[in-house]
Amino acid sequence: MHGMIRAGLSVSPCVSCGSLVCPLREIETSEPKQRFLRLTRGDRIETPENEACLRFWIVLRGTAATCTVFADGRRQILGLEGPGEVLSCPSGEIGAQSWLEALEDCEICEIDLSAQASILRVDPDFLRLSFHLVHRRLVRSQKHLSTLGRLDSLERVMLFLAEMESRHRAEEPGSPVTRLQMSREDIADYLGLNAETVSRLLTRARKSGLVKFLNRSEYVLTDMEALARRLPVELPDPAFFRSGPDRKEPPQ
Amino acid sequence: MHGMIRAGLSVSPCVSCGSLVCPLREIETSEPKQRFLRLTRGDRIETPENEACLRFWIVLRGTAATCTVFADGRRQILGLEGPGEVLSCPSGEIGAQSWLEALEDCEICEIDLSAQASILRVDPDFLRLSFHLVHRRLVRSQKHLSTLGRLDSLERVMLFLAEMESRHRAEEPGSPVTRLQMSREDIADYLGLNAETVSRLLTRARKSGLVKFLNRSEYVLTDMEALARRLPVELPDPAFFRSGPDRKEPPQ
DNA sequence: TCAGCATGTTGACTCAGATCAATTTGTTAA
DNA sequence: TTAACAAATTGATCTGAGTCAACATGCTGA
Repeated sequence: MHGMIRAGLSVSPCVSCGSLVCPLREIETSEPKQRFLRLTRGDRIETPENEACLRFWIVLRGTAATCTVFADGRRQILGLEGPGEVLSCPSGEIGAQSWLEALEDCEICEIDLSAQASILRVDPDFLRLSFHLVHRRLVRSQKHLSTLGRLDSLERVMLFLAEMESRHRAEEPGSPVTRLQMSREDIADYLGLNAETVSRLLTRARKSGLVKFLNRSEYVLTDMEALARRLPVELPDPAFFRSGPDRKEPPQ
Repeated sequence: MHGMIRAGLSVSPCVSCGSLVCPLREIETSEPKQRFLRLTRGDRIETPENEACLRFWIVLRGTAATCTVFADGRRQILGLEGPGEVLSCPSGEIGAQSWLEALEDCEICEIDLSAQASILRVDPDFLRLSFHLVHRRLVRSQKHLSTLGRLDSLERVMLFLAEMESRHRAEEPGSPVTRLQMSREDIADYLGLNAETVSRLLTRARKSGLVKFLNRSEYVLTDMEALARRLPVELPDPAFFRSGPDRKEPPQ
């Protein structure tokens, strides 16, 4: 119920898109039904339920999240969507019970391929790409699911910091400082905790010497080995967040 | 590390498979590389990491689960896989960190389509089916993720009972009694709780009159309205678990 | 520069769910 | 039929995370 979507036209094409996006771009050149959206914190992208559509959204800049709420208002962030992430409305990501929401100012490219539906229905490249995109999301969803099911709150927060650092390294391998462009409440809704707990645990992680905070939103992980030793899972690989094709080939 | 997979040959074809399975069956008739596995509680199906393969497993009878464990042994069940469920090894379901495990005696059909790889890579029907299968799993995974993130233990257990009842109704619309063919520990690992808590909450649900237990594993939900009123989410629709094609068409 | 507000931090307290231990129930095999 | 074992239940206790409230910090706009 926050804001409406504000669409702004951008001159430049998706410069920040990785190779994953290219196939989509190529496909829709025949009739470029593409627009650029500029969202500010709280803005949402929603689509009516069951609307059979062929729309894709690509995050170009900023951090967004796929969200759901329960009837009583409890919110859960299903996944964090950074630059390069491709979402499709029939992926279950964006629909009646879930939507894409900007956690900070975001730039998003919307591509509507409905006009090409009949061609795409039988285009193997497009179908393989679609499979690949949903598959990626399934793997991530399952990872996060086990995090919520079995890690305690400190572990969740430490893993989160490692994950964000890993994302950041994937995007800007140079700079050592990771910036958290989201509120404590957003972090809490992602990790299945509440904002006060997140705050307390960030303090705890800082005091134990694992993180150095430059200010409320910028940090450096000082001791990755120690962090890894405290977690029962492997730390996320930056390659996991890069938008290029995976090392593993999609199956077909 | 439980048991090994015991393969037994069955004479009958997949009689219990729904329409979802048919495309797969049709495809591999040219060279039927299919075998039937009989698993007993604890048996696993695992595949080596990164093995590019085109194998599918279809649950014919019994309840299985996709599982992961952390380094310290904590187990999380990612999803329950009942009759009609189709799993593919590159779906992230079955791989190095996760596997399929029988929670009770199961019958599973394994189909290897590697020989047809070159054809299937460009076959739109097959690709659409693959997309459809992974998409279904993504939607479920996200539902369960929000359950683990935001529902308290009583809500989780009640939703679980409703879910199992719904699955049961999808399979055998006649009989009113639902059977839980899995241990309290399995339920706990699915819901991110522990076995004692599950037991206590089942008792609580029974005492509050929402469930009637005939014995430890069979129950009837006596008051669906009351149950629905206590949960902040919609109760699962039996159609969701039927293995036939969804009402929503897959997007391509 | 400061007032006003949102966001974040910290403390005190509570309670849900985990842990550990003791029984009970049910199942399998002798 | 009973012995032996696994699974489930129940109880006592502890603790991690939520709640509520006070306070600090930082940002925005007058």
